[in-house]
Amino acid sequence: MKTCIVWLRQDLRLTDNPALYHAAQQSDVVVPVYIHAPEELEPWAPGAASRWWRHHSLTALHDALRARGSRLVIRRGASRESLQRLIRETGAGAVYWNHLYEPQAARRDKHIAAWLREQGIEVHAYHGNLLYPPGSVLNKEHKPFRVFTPFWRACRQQGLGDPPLPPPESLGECRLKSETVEALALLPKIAWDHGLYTHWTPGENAARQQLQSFCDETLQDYEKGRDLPGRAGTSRLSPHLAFGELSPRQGVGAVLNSFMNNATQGSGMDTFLSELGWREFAYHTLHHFPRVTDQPLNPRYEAFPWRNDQRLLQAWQQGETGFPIIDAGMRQLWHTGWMHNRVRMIVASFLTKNGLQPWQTGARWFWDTLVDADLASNSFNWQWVAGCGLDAAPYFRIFNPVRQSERFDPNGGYLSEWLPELAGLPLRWLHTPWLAPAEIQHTCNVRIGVDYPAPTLDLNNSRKRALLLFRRLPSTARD
DNA sequence: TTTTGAGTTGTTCGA
DNA sequence: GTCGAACAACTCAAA
Repeated sequence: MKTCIVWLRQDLRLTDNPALYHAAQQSDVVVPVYIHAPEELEPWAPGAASRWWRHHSLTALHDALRARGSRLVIRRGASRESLQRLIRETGAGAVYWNHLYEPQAARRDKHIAAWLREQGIEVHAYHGNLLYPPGSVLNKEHKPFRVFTPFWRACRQQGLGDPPLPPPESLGECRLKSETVEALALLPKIAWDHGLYTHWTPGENAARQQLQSFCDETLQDYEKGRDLPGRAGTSRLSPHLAFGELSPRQGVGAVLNSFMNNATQGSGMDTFLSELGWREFAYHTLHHFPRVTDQPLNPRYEAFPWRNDQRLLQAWQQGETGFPIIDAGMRQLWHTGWMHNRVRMIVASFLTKNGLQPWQTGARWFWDTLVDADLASNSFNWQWVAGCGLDAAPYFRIFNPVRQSERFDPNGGYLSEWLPELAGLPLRWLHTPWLAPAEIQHTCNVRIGVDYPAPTLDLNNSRKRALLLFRRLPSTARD
C-alpha cells in the first residue's frame, strides 16, 4: 500500500487540483491535510474577512471529501513538525502540494521541501493556481516584464494551457485524527459577519455555480458592464480564485466554452481573460520582486512625503468622508467583504492622492477587510494606483470622485443602496450633497454635517497639492 | 543597431 | 457642447 500526503493551502478544491490529482494517480491512499499555522505568514497573516471565508471553505472541502469516502485532516501548529508527525502516523513516502508565491510561504515551503527530501520523502509541487509559472514569462533580455501588454502578449503566445484536470478518482480511506474546523477559531468573536453570509457562499460547488452563471448571464456584456458598480456586471469570482476553490484554468475553460457555443462575443471573453492576465502579472511580479508588498517598486517613491492623518484615515475606513462614491464603496467593503473594482480604484486614488496617505495603509485595510484578499493582487494594485508600481497610473491621473460617480453611477443606484441616509435627496444633488441648498437639505432631511458628513477635504486643492508633490519627486538612478 | 511608437481604468483647461 | 493638449518618464517590441 502506497500512502501519500496532499498538503492543501490556497487550493481548496477537488477539480483541477494537480497536487491532488497526481497524488491519487500515484498512490493507493491519499491523506488530504490542512495545517493551520498563520504565524508563519507574518507580517501578512490572513485578515478577519478571509478567516471567515476560510472557515466555510474548509468546511465545504471537508464535506466534499467525506462524500468520496475520505476526509480532510486538520492540524494546528508549525507546518514542518505537523508534516513530520503525519508522516510518522501514516507511513507516507511522498508529499504533494501546489506552489504558493507569497514570500514568507514560498521561503517556508522551500525549506520544508529540502528537509523532506533529506528524510527520503518525495516532494511533488505544481503550479496549479496560475496559468503560467512565475519565471517562465520573460522578455528578450530574460528579465521580468514591467509593462502589462507585452507581458500578456508573451503569455498568450504560449497558449492558454491544458484543459482543467478532473477530480481524483479514488482517494482511499483515511481514519487519522483531526481537529475540527471550529477549533481553528477562524470566525469572528463579535458577530459582524451577517453581511458576508447574505452576499457569499464559499466553497467549490458555489464557485463553479458562480462561474457558470457568470458565463451565462454576465460575460456577454462584461466589457462595459463591469465598470458600473450599481450593476452585477463583474464576475464576483475573486474570493473563489483567492482560496483556490476555482483555478484560473477552469475560468479560461468556461469562457472559451461559452465563446465556442456562440453565447458570448469575443470582446467579453478577451476582457475577462486579460483580467486573469493581470492576476498572473501580479503573481509574477510578487515572485520577481517580493518587496512589492511593503516597498515601492519605483525607488523614487521612497522619498515621497506621505502624511499620517488618523482622522482622515478613519473617515475613509468608516465610509464617512462626505463623498458619496467613496463612502458607498467603503461601506460595501465593510458590510460584504468586497468592493466593486472601479470603486476600489476611486477610493484608493482618494486616499493616496487627495489624502496623501501611504498606499501601504490602504493596502493593510483592504487586506483585513476583503474576502478576496490576495497578497499579490492587493500589493500590485495599490502600487499601481499610487503610481509607484509596474505599468502604473501616471502621477497626474487622479480620480475625481464626483466625475467618476456621475459617469459610472449615473442613476445613483449604487449610492442609494449603500447610503440610505441620502435616500430623500434628488438625483441632481446625490453625487454632491454638500452643494444642495439649505432648504433642499432641510426638506429632504439630509442636513450636511448632521445627517451626512461634510466633505473631509477640498477636492480641487488636494488635487493641486498632490500634483505639485508628485511632480517634484526627485529622480534617482534606476536600480 | 537605432529609432519610433504605444502603453487598462483620468482630469482640467482653453480653443 | 466637443476636442485636443498638457500633465513625465520609462519599458518593450517592431520597424
